Amino acid sequence: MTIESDALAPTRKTGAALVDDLADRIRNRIMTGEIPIGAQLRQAELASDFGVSRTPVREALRQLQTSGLIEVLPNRGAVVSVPAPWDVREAYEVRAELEALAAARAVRRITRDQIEQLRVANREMYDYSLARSTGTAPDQPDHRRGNDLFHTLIASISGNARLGKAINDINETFPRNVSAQLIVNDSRHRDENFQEHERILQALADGDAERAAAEMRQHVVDAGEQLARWYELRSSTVFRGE
Amino acid sequence: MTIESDALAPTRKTGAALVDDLADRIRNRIMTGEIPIGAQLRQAELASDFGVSRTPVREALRQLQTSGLIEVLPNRGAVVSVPAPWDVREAYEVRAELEALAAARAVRRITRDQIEQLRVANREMYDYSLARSTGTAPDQPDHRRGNDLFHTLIASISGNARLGKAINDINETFPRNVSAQLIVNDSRHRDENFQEHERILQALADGDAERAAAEMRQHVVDAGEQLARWYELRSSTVFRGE
DNA sequence: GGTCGCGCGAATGGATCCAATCCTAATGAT
DNA sequence: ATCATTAGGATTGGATCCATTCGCGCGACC
Repeated sequence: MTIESDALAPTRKTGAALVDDLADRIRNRIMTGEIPIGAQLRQAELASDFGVSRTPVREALRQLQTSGLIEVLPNRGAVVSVPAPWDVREAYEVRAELEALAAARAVRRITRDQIEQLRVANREMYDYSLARSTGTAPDQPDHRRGNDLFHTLIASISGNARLGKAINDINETFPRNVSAQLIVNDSRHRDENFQEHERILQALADGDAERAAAEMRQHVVDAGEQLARWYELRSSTVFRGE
Repeated sequence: MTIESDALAPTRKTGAALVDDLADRIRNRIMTGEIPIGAQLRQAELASDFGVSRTPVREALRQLQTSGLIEVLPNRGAVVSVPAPWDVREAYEVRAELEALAAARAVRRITRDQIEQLRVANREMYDYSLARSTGTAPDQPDHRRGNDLFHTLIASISGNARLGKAINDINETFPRNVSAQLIVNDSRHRDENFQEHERILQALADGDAERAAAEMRQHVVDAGEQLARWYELRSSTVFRGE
């Protein structure tokens, strides 16, 4: 009778696996905007949400703290970090260099199929963003990752795991829903994003490492500038609103 | 009577400050080789060493785990990671790109005084390594950091805090005493290291960002190759020894 | 009426507790 | 003698406990 239920409830995760899982889930909540920037994170609430005690939750929060996604104030709990515009610019300058390296390395390893795959993904993302902006498509969380996928794929094709990790470490600092909304809401950003991706793909297809790196670097710097501007705007309106 | 002792024993660190401090101390033990590669880390032992309970120690260990310096095996404790040669090469390729960026950026911000300071530091480090190798100087832990100081200073002069953090994240993955010993023990590495530093400084002094970046990139890749070779050699001798 | 102070509730954070797991070594069977 | 088995000790890891601290509101005093 209840024997099969063991398969559905496999041995509970413990140790590092559990803590990493908790950190992932909390990070996702922040990345999707479910927990907004500046919001408080209560240990007891998270613990009961995930059905564990506060101990592993605290360890997960520490991980998010060292990555910079949240800030832990002494005896006053954790809040989701509010990125400063200058920090966004600095971070994206570093990310630009890393992704440029990834693109340059990917030139020697990428296959025709992968390029085609990226082209399709890029166009699908564009169409979806367009549909979203005109309100003809619902918000599908899976598709919000389209933009990330493009960059993640190139990083993984580069064949350097450390490189992917370094890029990821930087990305995990900034909630993703903000960048995604920029593409949906602003037609110029959307078009630029699409075309910059196309240019990167063309350079990859041409086997031109130099150009692929340059295009990627420019693309990431541009995206960072847009993001920094958004945070600038946000801070000024928030202060006015109070 | 015992009132003054309060000043000597100020309010005990708590929270993030305590955990970060513990992580620093454990990391130092590994970096200096006091805890060698592959050794086990016992929570109870560390806790009693530092006069705290196992709870904050575990949080510190998790931080070191996410940085990759240690590996935590389920229910079997933590061991200091043994870097794989290919991982060293990958990591140093990324580090090379980041430090190249730092050098390029530093060109526009570095002062004559800072260049002179780096020149002196570089020469002092060379003299010290030479004296160490001939046995005429004792092992002074403070001076072992000379090499790091060179790179850390340039990263900080670059003015991009994120960049410094990214470089640091990679460096914290590999015990430092190994790299230091390479310079002390092998005269060719020592000379190359000194001269590559000189070339970087010359490019900085000339205000040539392009060349500074190229020299730095080459220097870091070279150092990574030496380190990777050392780990290759080590793994083969260790297996033979068993 | 405003401000300072006291106290209570809530939340954090280190210490402790206990179940589960792993390692080791001693015992027993082949 | 070798190998499988199994108790016992040691260690990890989540849950719980309790001291400390923060925040907020009520009340007293100026």
